[in-house]
Amino acid sequence: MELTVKIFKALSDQSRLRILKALQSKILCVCEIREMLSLANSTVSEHLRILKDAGFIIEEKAGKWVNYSIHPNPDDSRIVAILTRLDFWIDDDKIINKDKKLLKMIDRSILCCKN
Amino acid sequence: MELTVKIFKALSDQSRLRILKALQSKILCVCEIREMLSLANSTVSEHLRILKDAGFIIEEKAGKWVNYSIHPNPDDSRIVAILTRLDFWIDDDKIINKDKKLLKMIDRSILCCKN
DNA sequence: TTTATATTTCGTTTATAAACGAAATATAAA
DNA sequence: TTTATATTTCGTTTATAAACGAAATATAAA
Repeated sequence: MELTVKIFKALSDQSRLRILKALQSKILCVCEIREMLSLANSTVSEHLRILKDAGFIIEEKAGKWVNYSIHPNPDDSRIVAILTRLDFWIDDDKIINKDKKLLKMIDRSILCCKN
Repeated sequence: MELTVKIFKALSDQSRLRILKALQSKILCVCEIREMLSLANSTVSEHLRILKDAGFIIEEKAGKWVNYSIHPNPDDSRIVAILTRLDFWIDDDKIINKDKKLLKMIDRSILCCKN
């Protein structure tokens, strides 16, 4: 029951739904997600932690970046059910479409890194 | 997107999940649900309002009682998906089983009404 | 019409979640 | 080893949700 509540709580925030939909298209680092959501870094980090703790996403260190992506093989069958039909559960509204356009434009190496 | 958040928010509280599971077995009035949850009447009323507003349940006046039940024909396909597979989405843990036992024992005409 | 009971609404308190900036941490590059 | 950048952690403030009791509302019974 606790896990069930945790799963639904993770989904009951607009920013976190936007993150899931964004990760559906591609792997993203924190600064790309921050750019998309226009939130403080620490807030984005917290949202990612909640999605990770619930079992929706995974993180991978990649140099000084941390890449986040949809969990390829979630433990919980309800999470599998949601992630495999993400377009059914979270529809593409104005905000989601705007996010998708933005993500196509931004370049991580320009946005985050000055090398 | 707002509706999506609303649907998941409705599901992200233990008391409300218990109500849904209880209504799966039978129609209940507010005082029966209050007895099950051991919460104040006004709190139960609020939980029921949230579930109703999201589209999960309906209410029907029946004399001085108000009967609540699972929505027989929900507008949103995601709510249909959850309600038709409620045992998949919300598993029967200790609390749920205890609720089920309690609900079999209590009698509305003794519990609520002194006629 | 009056009374009793079930429920909701309202105002308020308490608990939880979202958001932030500053400091800490980790890693790559210099 | 030092410096720069990306990210997380921590402490704190702000916003939202949960919970309550008292009062209001609705209906059946007297």
